[in-house]
Amino acid sequence: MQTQLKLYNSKNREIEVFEPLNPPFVGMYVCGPTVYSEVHIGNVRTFGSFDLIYRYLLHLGYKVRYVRNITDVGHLLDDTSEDRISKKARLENIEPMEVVQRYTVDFHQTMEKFNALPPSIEPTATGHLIEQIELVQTILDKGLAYVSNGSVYFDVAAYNKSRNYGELSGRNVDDLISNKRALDGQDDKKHPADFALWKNAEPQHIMKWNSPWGVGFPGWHLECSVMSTKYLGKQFDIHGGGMDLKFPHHECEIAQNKAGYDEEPVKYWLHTNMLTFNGKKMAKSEGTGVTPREMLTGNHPLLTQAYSAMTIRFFMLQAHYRSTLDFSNEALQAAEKGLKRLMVALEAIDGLPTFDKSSVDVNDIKEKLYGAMNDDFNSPIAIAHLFEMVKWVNLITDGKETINEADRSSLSTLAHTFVHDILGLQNETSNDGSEKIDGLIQFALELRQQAKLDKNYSLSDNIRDRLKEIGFEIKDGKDGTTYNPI
RNA sequence: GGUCUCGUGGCCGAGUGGCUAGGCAGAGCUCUGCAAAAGCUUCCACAGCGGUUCGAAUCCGCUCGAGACCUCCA
Repeated sequence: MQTQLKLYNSKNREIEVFEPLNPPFVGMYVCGPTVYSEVHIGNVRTFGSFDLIYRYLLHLGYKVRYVRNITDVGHLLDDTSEDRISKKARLENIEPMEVVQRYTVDFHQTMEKFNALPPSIEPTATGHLIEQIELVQTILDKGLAYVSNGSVYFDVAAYNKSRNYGELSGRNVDDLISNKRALDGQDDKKHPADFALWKNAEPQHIMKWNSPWGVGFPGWHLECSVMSTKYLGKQFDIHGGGMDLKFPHHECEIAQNKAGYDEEPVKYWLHTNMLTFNGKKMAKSEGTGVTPREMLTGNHPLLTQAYSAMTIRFFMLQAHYRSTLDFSNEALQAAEKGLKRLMVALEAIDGLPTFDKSSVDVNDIKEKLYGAMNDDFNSPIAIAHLFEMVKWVNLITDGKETINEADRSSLSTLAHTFVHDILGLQNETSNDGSEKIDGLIQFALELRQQAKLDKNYSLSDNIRDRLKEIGFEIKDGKDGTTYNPI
Protein backbone atom coordinates (compact mmCIF):
# COMPACT_ATOMS: atom_id res chain seq x y z
CA MET A 1 0.00 0.00 0.00
CA GLN A 2 1.22 3.45 -0.80
CA THR A 3 2.18 5.57 2.10
CA GLN A 4 0.97 9.10 2.46
CA LEU A 5 2.53 11.92 0.57
CA LYS A 6 4.97 13.83 2.71
CA LEU A 7 6.66 17.01 1.79
CA TYR A 8 9.20 19.37 3.22
CA ASN A 9 7.57 22.55 4.39
CA SER A 10 10.18 25.26 4.40
CA LYS A 11 7.97 27.35 6.67
CA ASN A 12 8.99 25.26 9.65
CA ARG A 13 11.72 23.19 8.01
CA GLU A 14 10.02 19.91 8.63
CA ILE A 15 8.73 17.01 6.64
CA GLU A 16 4.96 16.98 6.95
CA VAL A 17 2.13 14.82 5.75
CA PHE A 18 0.35 16.56 2.94
CA GLU A 19 -3.22 17.32 3.91
CA PRO A 20 -4.96 19.76 1.61
CA LEU A 21 -7.28 22.34 3.09
CA ASN A 22 -10.19 21.21 0.95
CA PRO A 23 -9.52 17.83 -0.57
CA PRO A 24 -9.61 16.78 -3.30
CA PHE A 25 -8.87 20.34 -4.34
CA VAL A 26 -5.35 21.68 -4.13
CA GLY A 27 -4.32 25.26 -4.72
CA MET A 28 -0.76 25.79 -5.79
CA TYR A 29 0.89 29.09 -6.56
CA VAL A 30 4.35 29.34 -8.05
CA CYS A 31 6.27 32.53 -8.69
CA GLY A 32 6.86 32.78 -12.40
CA PRO A 33 9.47 34.63 -14.42
CA THR A 34 9.98 38.29 -15.10
CA VAL A 35 9.69 38.48 -18.85
CA TYR A 36 12.39 40.90 -19.84
CA SER A 37 14.71 38.38 -21.48
CA GLU A 38 15.01 34.71 -22.22
CA VAL A 39 14.80 32.50 -19.21
CA HIS A 40 17.98 30.61 -18.46
CA ILE A 41 18.35 26.94 -17.81
CA GLY A 42 18.26 27.50 -14.05
CA ASN A 43 14.75 28.88 -14.40
CA VAL A 44 13.84 25.82 -16.35
CA ARG A 45 14.93 23.69 -13.44
CA THR A 46 12.69 25.54 -11.04
CA PHE A 47 9.62 25.26 -13.21
CA GLY A 48 10.55 21.70 -14.06
CA SER A 49 10.65 20.86 -10.36
CA PHE A 50 7.19 22.27 -9.87
CA ASP A 51 6.04 20.46 -12.96
CA LEU A 52 7.08 17.21 -11.30
CA ILE A 53 5.16 18.19 -8.18
CA TYR A 54 2.12 19.25 -10.16
CA ARG A 55 2.15 16.06 -12.19
CA TYR A 56 2.44 13.89 -9.13
CA LEU A 57 -0.40 15.66 -7.35
CA LEU A 58 -2.55 15.22 -10.44
CA HIS A 59 -1.57 11.59 -10.62
CA LEU A 60 -2.66 11.09 -7.03
CA GLY A 61 -6.06 12.32 -8.07
CA TYR A 62 -6.02 15.81 -6.65
CA LYS A 63 -7.89 18.51 -8.50
CA VAL A 64 -5.06 20.98 -8.68
CA ARG A 65 -5.44 24.60 -9.59
CA TYR A 66 -1.94 25.61 -10.51
CA VAL A 67 -1.38 29.34 -10.72
CA ARG A 68 1.89 30.70 -12.01
CA ASN A 69 2.24 34.39 -12.63
CA ILE A 70 4.00 36.35 -15.30
CA THR A 71 5.78 39.37 -13.89
CA ASP A 72 5.36 41.95 -16.59
CA VAL A 73 5.78 45.07 -14.49
CA GLY A 74 9.38 46.01 -14.61
CA HIS A 75 10.90 46.30 -11.19
CA LEU A 76 13.66 48.66 -10.35
CA LEU A 77 17.27 48.12 -11.16
CA ASP A 78 19.83 49.30 -8.65
CA ASP A 79 20.46 52.99 -8.71
CA THR A 80 18.60 54.02 -11.81
CA SER A 81 15.00 54.92 -12.08
CA GLU A 82 14.75 52.41 -14.87
CA ASP A 83 13.32 48.94 -14.69
CA ARG A 84 14.38 45.85 -16.58
CA ILE A 85 11.52 45.80 -19.02
CA SER A 86 11.73 49.48 -19.84
CA LYS A 87 15.46 49.23 -20.23
CA LYS A 88 15.13 46.39 -22.66
CA ALA A 89 12.43 48.30 -24.51
CA ARG A 90 14.61 51.38 -24.77
CA LEU A 91 17.60 49.39 -25.97
CA GLU A 92 15.58 47.64 -28.63
CA ASN A 93 13.45 50.67 -29.40
CA ILE A 94 10.17 48.90 -28.86
CA GLU A 95 7.21 49.14 -26.54
CA PRO A 96 7.64 47.59 -23.12
CA MET A 97 4.66 45.40 -23.85
CA GLU A 98 6.43 44.11 -26.93
CA VAL A 99 9.23 42.99 -24.68
CA VAL A 100 6.71 41.32 -22.43
CA GLN A 101 4.94 39.63 -25.29
CA ARG A 102 8.08 38.39 -26.93
CA TYR A 103 9.53 36.77 -23.84
CA THR A 104 6.23 35.46 -22.59
CA VAL A 105 5.80 33.58 -25.83
CA ASP A 106 9.39 32.46 -25.70
CA PHE A 107 8.92 31.22 -22.15
CA HIS A 108 5.87 29.21 -23.12
CA GLN A 109 7.64 27.66 -26.07
CA THR A 110 10.58 26.76 -23.90
CA MET A 111 8.50 25.14 -21.21
CA GLU A 112 6.64 23.17 -23.82
CA LYS A 113 9.89 21.83 -25.19
CA PHE A 114 10.74 20.59 -21.74
CA ASN A 115 7.31 19.00 -21.55
CA ALA A 116 6.16 21.08 -18.62
CA LEU A 117 2.39 21.17 -18.30
CA PRO A 118 0.94 24.67 -18.57
CA PRO A 119 -0.50 26.07 -15.35
CA SER A 120 -4.25 26.32 -14.86
CA ILE A 121 -4.09 30.08 -14.67
CA GLU A 122 -1.22 32.31 -15.67
CA PRO A 123 -2.11 35.79 -14.48
CA THR A 124 -0.08 38.87 -15.21
CA ALA A 125 0.84 41.65 -12.86
CA THR A 126 -0.33 44.34 -15.23
CA GLY A 127 -3.69 42.63 -15.46
CA HIS A 128 -4.24 43.00 -11.73
CA LEU A 129 -3.37 46.59 -10.97
CA ILE A 130 -6.78 47.40 -9.56
CA GLU A 131 -6.54 44.54 -7.11
CA GLN A 132 -3.03 45.57 -6.18
CA ILE A 133 -4.07 49.13 -5.52
CA GLU A 134 -6.93 47.83 -3.40
CA LEU A 135 -4.61 45.77 -1.28
CA VAL A 136 -2.30 48.72 -0.76
CA GLN A 137 -5.26 50.77 0.37
CA THR A 138 -6.40 48.03 2.73
CA ILE A 139 -3.00 47.82 4.33
CA LEU A 140 -2.88 51.59 4.61
CA ASP A 141 -6.30 51.61 6.25
CA LYS A 142 -5.06 49.16 8.82
CA GLY A 143 -2.21 51.44 9.68
CA LEU A 144 0.44 49.01 8.52
CA ALA A 145 1.73 51.15 5.70
CA TYR A 146 2.45 54.82 5.12
CA VAL A 147 2.63 57.22 2.23
CA SER A 148 5.85 59.01 1.54
CA ASN A 149 6.54 61.23 -1.46
CA GLY A 150 4.04 59.47 -3.66
CA SER A 151 5.20 56.03 -2.65
CA VAL A 152 3.64 53.66 -0.17
CA TYR A 153 5.79 51.58 2.13
CA PHE A 154 4.94 48.65 4.28
CA ASP A 155 5.55 49.52 7.91
CA VAL A 156 7.54 46.55 9.11
CA ALA A 157 7.92 47.86 12.65
CA ALA A 158 4.18 48.41 13.05
CA TYR A 159 3.44 45.01 11.58
CA ASN A 160 5.98 43.37 13.79
CA LYS A 161 4.18 44.51 16.93
CA SER A 162 1.51 41.91 16.48
CA ARG A 163 3.04 39.68 13.85
CA ASN A 164 6.40 38.22 13.12
CA TYR A 165 8.18 39.64 10.13
CA GLY A 166 10.89 37.15 9.26
CA GLU A 167 9.05 33.98 10.23
CA LEU A 168 9.72 32.27 6.92
CA SER A 169 13.34 33.16 6.41
CA GLY A 170 14.32 33.05 10.07
CA ARG A 171 15.31 36.65 10.37
CA ASN A 172 14.47 39.17 12.97
CA VAL A 173 13.80 42.79 12.35
CA ASP A 174 16.62 44.04 14.54
CA ASP A 175 19.15 42.12 12.50
CA LEU A 176 17.65 43.51 9.37
CA ILE A 177 18.27 47.03 10.56
CA SER A 178 21.83 46.53 11.63
CA ASN A 179 22.79 44.37 8.70
CA LYS A 180 21.16 46.29 5.99
CA ARG A 181 23.84 46.97 3.47
CA ALA A 182 24.77 50.48 2.72
CA LEU A 183 23.49 52.18 -0.39
CA ASP A 184 19.86 51.91 0.25
CA GLY A 185 19.30 55.36 -1.04
CA GLN A 186 15.63 55.15 -0.20
CA ASP A 187 15.27 58.08 2.12
CA ASP A 188 11.52 57.95 1.95
CA LYS A 189 11.45 54.97 4.21
CA LYS A 190 10.97 55.18 7.96
CA HIS A 191 12.73 51.96 8.53
CA PRO A 192 15.40 50.28 6.42
CA ALA A 193 13.47 47.02 6.36
CA ASP A 194 10.31 48.64 5.04
CA PHE A 195 9.51 47.66 1.48
CA ALA A 196 7.57 49.38 -1.25
CA LEU A 197 3.95 48.56 -1.90
CA TRP A 198 3.61 51.32 -4.43
CA LYS A 199 6.45 53.23 -5.97
CA ASN A 200 6.28 56.77 -7.24
CA ALA A 201 7.38 56.94 -10.88
CA GLU A 202 9.88 59.40 -12.22
CA PRO A 203 8.66 61.34 -15.25
CA GLN A 204 10.84 59.32 -17.63
CA HIS A 205 9.56 56.03 -16.28
CA ILE A 206 7.60 54.26 -18.99
CA MET A 207 5.54 51.65 -17.20
CA LYS A 208 3.35 53.57 -14.78
CA TRP A 209 -0.25 53.86 -13.71
CA ASN A 210 -2.50 56.21 -11.83
CA SER A 211 -3.19 55.55 -8.21
CA PRO A 212 -4.59 57.34 -5.17
CA TRP A 213 -1.00 58.22 -4.30
CA GLY A 214 0.01 59.51 -7.70
CA VAL A 215 1.50 58.03 -10.83
CA GLY A 216 3.62 55.02 -10.15
CA PHE A 217 3.87 51.27 -10.25
CA PRO A 218 3.31 48.44 -7.79
CA GLY A 219 5.96 46.94 -5.58
CA TRP A 220 7.32 43.62 -6.68
CA HIS A 221 5.89 41.53 -3.86
CA LEU A 222 2.38 42.82 -4.25
CA GLU A 223 1.32 40.97 -7.36
CA CYS A 224 1.84 37.53 -5.88
CA SER A 225 -0.19 38.34 -2.78
CA VAL A 226 -3.02 39.68 -4.87
CA MET A 227 -3.13 37.06 -7.57
CA SER A 228 -2.75 34.07 -5.28
CA THR A 229 -5.57 35.41 -3.14
CA LYS A 230 -7.78 36.15 -6.09
CA TYR A 231 -7.49 32.73 -7.67
CA LEU A 232 -6.79 30.48 -4.72
CA GLY A 233 -8.34 32.25 -1.79
CA LYS A 234 -6.96 33.86 1.32
CA GLN A 235 -5.66 30.51 2.40
CA PHE A 236 -4.31 27.94 0.00
CA ASP A 237 -2.23 24.81 0.08
CA ILE A 238 1.09 25.23 -1.66
CA HIS A 239 3.22 28.19 -2.50
CA GLY A 240 6.38 27.53 -4.42
CA GLY A 241 9.33 29.33 -5.84
CA GLY A 242 13.06 29.29 -6.07
CA MET A 243 15.06 29.40 -2.86
CA ASP A 244 16.37 32.79 -3.76
CA LEU A 245 12.87 34.19 -3.46
CA LYS A 246 12.47 33.17 0.14
CA PHE A 247 13.74 36.50 1.30
CA PRO A 248 12.63 39.12 0.80
CA HIS A 249 9.96 38.21 -1.72
CA HIS A 250 8.06 35.46 0.07
CA GLU A 251 8.58 37.03 3.44
CA CYS A 252 6.99 40.23 2.19
CA GLU A 253 4.18 38.31 0.59
CA ILE A 254 3.29 36.72 3.89
CA ALA A 255 3.40 40.08 5.61
CA GLN A 256 1.15 41.65 2.98
CA ASN A 257 -1.36 38.84 3.19
CA LYS A 258 -1.50 38.85 6.93
CA ALA A 259 -1.69 42.61 7.05
CA GLY A 260 -4.36 42.82 4.38
CA TYR A 261 -6.44 39.71 4.94
CA ASP A 262 -5.62 38.65 8.49
CA GLU A 263 -5.04 35.11 7.38
CA GLU A 264 -2.08 32.80 7.30
CA PRO A 265 -2.00 32.50 3.53
CA VAL A 266 0.00 29.37 2.82
CA LYS A 267 -0.05 25.93 4.38
CA TYR A 268 3.00 24.50 2.67
CA TRP A 269 5.92 26.52 1.37
CA LEU A 270 8.06 24.69 -1.15
CA HIS A 271 11.41 26.05 -2.25
CA THR A 272 13.44 24.57 -5.04
CA ASN A 273 17.18 24.74 -5.15
CA MET A 274 19.47 26.27 -7.69
CA LEU A 275 21.18 24.89 -10.72
CA THR A 276 24.85 25.62 -10.40
CA PHE A 277 27.67 25.79 -12.86
CA ASN A 278 31.09 24.99 -11.48
CA GLY A 279 29.52 25.11 -8.05
CA LYS A 280 28.09 28.58 -8.43
CA LYS A 281 24.59 29.80 -8.95
CA MET A 282 23.79 30.58 -12.52
CA ALA A 283 23.78 34.26 -13.21
CA LYS A 284 23.92 36.14 -16.41
CA SER A 285 26.23 38.67 -14.90
CA GLU A 286 28.75 35.90 -14.18
CA GLY A 287 28.59 34.55 -17.69
CA THR A 288 27.06 31.34 -16.43
CA GLY A 289 23.51 31.99 -17.48
CA VAL A 290 23.10 29.40 -20.16
CA THR A 291 19.83 29.67 -22.04
CA PRO A 292 17.70 26.72 -23.10
CA ARG A 293 18.37 27.65 -26.68
CA GLU A 294 22.10 27.38 -26.11
CA MET A 295 21.66 24.03 -24.41
CA LEU A 296 19.51 22.69 -27.19
CA THR A 297 21.90 23.80 -29.89
CA GLY A 298 25.16 23.32 -28.06
CA ASN A 299 26.02 26.82 -29.12
CA HIS A 300 27.81 27.97 -25.99
CA PRO A 301 31.52 28.11 -25.20
CA LEU A 302 31.12 25.94 -22.12
CA LEU A 303 29.19 23.20 -23.88
CA THR A 304 30.88 20.51 -25.91
CA GLN A 305 27.68 19.36 -27.60
CA ALA A 306 23.94 19.93 -27.87
CA TYR A 307 21.63 18.26 -25.38
CA SER A 308 18.04 17.36 -26.00
CA ALA A 309 15.28 18.79 -23.84
CA MET A 310 14.51 15.38 -22.40
CA THR A 311 18.16 14.75 -21.59
CA ILE A 312 18.16 17.99 -19.64
CA ARG A 313 14.89 17.21 -17.95
CA PHE A 314 16.11 13.75 -17.01
CA PHE A 315 19.38 15.18 -15.77
CA MET A 316 17.48 17.53 -13.50
CA LEU A 317 15.18 14.81 -12.23
CA GLN A 318 18.18 12.79 -11.16
CA ALA A 319 18.75 15.29 -8.39
CA HIS A 320 16.30 16.07 -5.62
CA TYR A 321 14.53 19.39 -6.07
CA ARG A 322 15.84 20.74 -2.77
CA SER A 323 19.49 20.04 -3.59
CA THR A 324 21.70 22.17 -5.70
CA LEU A 325 22.55 20.49 -8.94
CA ASP A 326 25.87 21.03 -10.61
CA PHE A 327 25.87 21.15 -14.26
CA SER A 328 28.66 19.88 -16.50
CA ASN A 329 29.13 18.29 -19.87
CA GLU A 330 30.18 15.06 -18.27
CA ALA A 331 27.07 14.91 -16.11
CA LEU A 332 24.80 15.75 -19.00
CA GLN A 333 26.36 13.11 -21.20
CA ALA A 334 25.82 10.57 -18.46
CA ALA A 335 22.17 11.57 -18.32
CA GLU A 336 21.88 11.28 -22.06
CA LYS A 337 23.06 7.69 -22.06
CA GLY A 338 21.07 6.73 -19.00
CA LEU A 339 17.88 8.17 -20.41
CA LYS A 340 18.33 6.26 -23.62
CA ARG A 341 18.77 3.01 -21.73
CA LEU A 342 15.64 3.71 -19.74
CA MET A 343 13.55 4.58 -22.76
CA VAL A 344 14.68 1.60 -24.79
CA ALA A 345 13.76 -0.74 -21.95
CA LEU A 346 10.43 1.01 -21.49
CA GLU A 347 9.52 0.47 -25.10
CA ALA A 348 10.58 -3.17 -24.87
CA ILE A 349 8.17 -4.10 -22.08
CA ASP A 350 5.14 -4.76 -24.24
CA GLY A 351 7.15 -7.04 -26.49
CA LEU A 352 8.54 -9.20 -23.70
CA PRO A 353 7.93 -12.91 -23.98
CA THR A 354 5.47 -14.14 -21.36
CA PHE A 355 5.52 -17.28 -19.29
CA ASP A 356 3.22 -19.03 -16.89
CA LYS A 357 5.10 -17.72 -13.94
CA SER A 358 6.78 -14.49 -13.02
CA SER A 359 10.13 -14.36 -11.35
CA VAL A 360 9.81 -10.60 -11.00
CA ASP A 361 7.88 -8.79 -8.31
CA VAL A 362 6.01 -5.97 -9.96
CA ASN A 363 4.28 -4.96 -6.77
CA ASP A 364 7.60 -4.50 -5.07
CA ILE A 365 8.76 -2.10 -7.77
CA LYS A 366 5.45 -0.30 -7.58
CA GLU A 367 5.71 0.22 -3.85
CA LYS A 368 9.25 1.47 -4.17
CA LEU A 369 8.29 3.94 -6.87
CA TYR A 370 5.40 5.37 -4.91
CA GLY A 371 7.43 5.29 -1.75
CA ALA A 372 10.07 7.44 -3.39
CA MET A 373 7.64 9.98 -4.76
CA ASN A 374 5.69 10.13 -1.53
CA ASP A 375 8.90 10.99 0.24
CA ASP A 376 8.96 14.65 -0.73
CA PHE A 377 8.92 13.95 -4.45
CA ASN A 378 12.20 12.06 -4.43
CA SER A 379 12.62 11.63 -8.16
CA PRO A 380 16.25 10.41 -8.02
CA ILE A 381 15.19 7.45 -5.92
CA ALA A 382 12.28 6.76 -8.20
CA ILE A 383 14.63 6.79 -11.16
CA ALA A 384 17.00 4.41 -9.38
CA HIS A 385 14.10 1.99 -9.00
CA LEU A 386 13.17 2.43 -12.62
CA PHE A 387 16.66 1.29 -13.51
CA GLU A 388 16.05 -1.78 -11.39
CA MET A 389 13.10 -2.36 -13.63
CA VAL A 390 15.32 -1.85 -16.68
CA LYS A 391 17.51 -4.63 -15.43
CA TRP A 392 14.54 -6.95 -15.06
CA VAL A 393 13.34 -6.16 -18.55
CA ASN A 394 16.74 -6.96 -19.97
CA LEU A 395 17.07 -10.17 -18.04
CA ILE A 396 13.66 -11.29 -19.27
CA THR A 397 14.70 -10.42 -22.79
CA ASP A 398 17.75 -12.59 -22.32
CA GLY A 399 15.62 -15.40 -21.00
CA LYS A 400 17.17 -15.31 -17.56
CA GLU A 401 14.02 -14.18 -15.80
CA THR A 402 10.36 -14.70 -16.56
CA ILE A 403 7.17 -12.70 -16.45
CA ASN A 404 3.56 -13.68 -16.95
CA GLU A 405 1.07 -11.82 -19.02
CA ALA A 406 -0.72 -10.11 -16.16
CA ASP A 407 2.54 -8.90 -14.64
CA ARG A 408 3.81 -7.70 -17.96
CA SER A 409 0.68 -5.68 -18.42
CA SER A 410 0.84 -4.11 -14.98
CA LEU A 411 4.55 -3.46 -15.32
CA SER A 412 3.94 -1.73 -18.61
CA THR A 413 1.24 0.47 -17.15
CA LEU A 414 3.33 1.28 -14.10
CA ALA A 415 6.45 2.12 -16.06
CA HIS A 416 4.68 4.25 -18.62
CA THR A 417 2.79 6.07 -15.90
CA PHE A 418 5.94 6.95 -14.03
CA VAL A 419 8.15 7.77 -16.95
CA HIS A 420 5.64 9.64 -19.09
CA ASP A 421 2.96 10.98 -16.78
CA ILE A 422 4.87 11.67 -13.57
CA LEU A 423 8.43 12.32 -14.63
CA GLY A 424 7.20 13.86 -17.84
CA LEU A 425 9.78 12.17 -20.03
CA GLN A 426 8.90 11.70 -23.66
CA ASN A 427 10.44 9.55 -26.29
CA GLU A 428 12.28 12.00 -28.48
CA THR A 429 13.62 9.53 -30.97
CA SER A 430 10.27 9.75 -32.60
CA ASN A 431 9.48 6.45 -34.11
CA ASP A 432 8.23 8.22 -37.16
CA GLY A 433 8.67 4.58 -37.92
CA SER A 434 5.48 4.11 -39.71
CA GLU A 435 4.87 0.55 -40.75
CA LYS A 436 6.40 1.26 -44.09
CA ILE A 437 9.67 2.39 -42.59
CA ASP A 438 9.69 -0.59 -40.31
CA GLY A 439 9.17 -2.80 -43.31
CA LEU A 440 12.08 -1.22 -45.12
CA ILE A 441 14.35 -1.70 -42.17
CA GLN A 442 13.28 -5.28 -41.71
CA PHE A 443 14.09 -5.82 -45.35
CA ALA A 444 17.52 -4.28 -44.93
CA LEU A 445 18.09 -6.51 -41.93
CA GLU A 446 17.14 -9.55 -43.96
CA LEU A 447 19.66 -8.56 -46.60
CA ARG A 448 22.25 -8.11 -43.94
CA GLN A 449 21.46 -11.49 -42.45
CA GLN A 450 21.88 -13.13 -45.82
CA ALA A 451 25.18 -11.31 -46.33
CA LYS A 452 26.35 -12.59 -42.99
CA LEU A 453 25.43 -16.13 -43.91
CA ASP A 454 27.41 -15.66 -47.09
CA LYS A 455 30.25 -14.34 -44.97
CA ASN A 456 30.09 -11.16 -46.95
CA TYR A 457 30.95 -9.08 -43.92
CA SER A 458 31.86 -5.95 -45.75
CA LEU A 459 28.31 -5.82 -47.07
CA SER A 460 26.69 -6.65 -43.75
CA ASP A 461 28.80 -4.04 -41.99
CA ASN A 462 27.97 -1.54 -44.65
CA ILE A 463 24.26 -2.10 -44.12
CA ARG A 464 24.76 -1.67 -40.39
CA ASP A 465 26.74 1.52 -40.83
CA ARG A 466 24.33 3.00 -43.32
CA LEU A 467 21.35 2.34 -41.08
CA LYS A 468 23.20 4.01 -38.28
CA GLU A 469 23.85 7.05 -40.43
CA ILE A 470 20.16 7.21 -41.22
CA GLY A 471 19.41 7.02 -37.55
CA PHE A 472 18.75 3.43 -36.61
CA GLU A 473 20.92 1.41 -34.32
CA ILE A 474 21.20 -2.31 -34.96
CA LYS A 475 21.28 -4.71 -32.09
CA ASP A 476 22.20 -8.33 -32.67
CA GLY A 477 20.63 -10.46 -30.01
CA LYS A 478 20.50 -14.16 -29.48
CA ASP A 479 17.17 -14.50 -31.20
CA GLY A 480 17.65 -12.19 -34.12
CA THR A 481 18.28 -8.58 -34.78
CA THR A 482 16.33 -5.60 -33.56
CA TYR A 483 16.79 -1.91 -34.05
CA ASN A 484 16.19 1.35 -32.25
CA PRO A 485 15.93 4.86 -33.55
CA ILE A 486 18.88 6.84 -32.30
C1' G B 1 29.48 41.33 9.43
C1' G B 2 24.38 38.70 10.07
C1' U B 3 21.13 34.32 8.74
C1' C B 4 21.31 29.54 6.64
C1' U B 5 22.77 25.24 3.81
C1' C B 6 26.26 21.85 2.35
C1' G B 7 31.02 18.92 1.97
C1' U B 8 29.73 11.11 -0.46
C1' G B 9 33.85 6.96 -4.88
C1' G B 10 36.91 9.48 -11.81
C1' C B 11 32.04 12.67 -12.80
C1' C B 12 26.70 13.67 -11.43
C1' G B 13 23.96 12.38 -7.40
C1' A B 14 20.53 9.46 -3.35
C1' G B 15 20.32 7.61 1.48
C1' U B 16 20.20 5.56 6.47
C1' G B 17 22.80 4.83 13.33
C1' G B 18 24.56 -1.62 11.96
C1' C B 19 22.03 -4.13 5.66
C1' U B 20 23.23 -2.72 -2.68
C1' A B 21 21.51 3.66 -3.96
C1' G B 22 21.22 4.74 -9.19
C1' G B 23 23.29 6.79 -13.79
C1' C B 24 27.88 7.62 -16.57
C1' A B 25 33.04 6.36 -16.92
C1' G B 26 36.99 2.17 -15.90
C1' A B 27 38.32 -3.39 -15.65
C1' G B 28 37.22 -8.64 -16.63
C1' C B 29 33.88 -12.24 -18.60
C1' U B 30 29.48 -14.11 -21.66
C1' C B 31 27.33 -13.40 -26.44
C1' U B 32 29.38 -12.10 -31.51
C1' G B 33 32.72 -12.95 -37.94
C1' C B 34 33.90 -8.00 -35.89
C1' A B 35 31.37 -4.34 -33.42
C1' A B 36 27.28 -2.36 -31.02
C1' A B 37 23.51 -3.69 -27.68
C1' A B 38 22.48 -6.67 -23.54
C1' G B 39 23.78 -9.60 -19.26
C1' C B 40 27.04 -11.07 -15.26
C1' U B 41 31.23 -9.87 -12.13
C1' U B 42 34.42 -6.13 -10.36
C1' C B 43 37.46 -1.49 -8.75
C1' C B 44 36.84 3.40 -6.49
C1' A B 45 33.35 6.63 -0.90
C1' C B 46 31.40 9.12 2.72
C1' A B 47 36.54 16.70 4.06
C1' G B 48 39.72 16.52 8.77
C1' C B 49 40.03 15.98 14.17
C1' G B 50 37.65 14.81 18.61
C1' G B 51 33.15 12.99 21.31
C1' U B 52 28.41 10.01 22.19
C1' U B 53 27.40 4.66 21.06
C1' C B 54 28.19 -2.30 21.35
C1' G B 55 28.47 0.09 16.45
C1' A B 56 28.54 6.40 12.73
C1' A B 57 29.57 8.35 6.48
C1' U B 58 24.59 8.87 9.19
C1' C B 59 24.03 12.12 16.16
C1' C B 60 27.13 16.23 18.89
C1' G B 61 31.44 19.68 18.97
C1' C B 62 35.53 21.96 16.68
C1' U B 63 38.65 22.89 12.26
C1' C B 64 39.07 23.52 7.13
C1' G B 65 36.44 24.24 2.57
C1' A B 66 32.20 25.51 -0.66
C1' G B 67 27.64 27.84 -1.62
C1' A B 68 22.91 30.69 -0.90
C1' C B 69 20.34 34.85 1.16
C1' C B 70 20.79 39.77 3.53
C1' U B 71 19.85 44.28 -3.30
C1' C B 72 16.66 42.42 -8.76
C1' C B 73 17.06 37.24 -8.91
C1' A B 74 14.18 30.60 -10.31
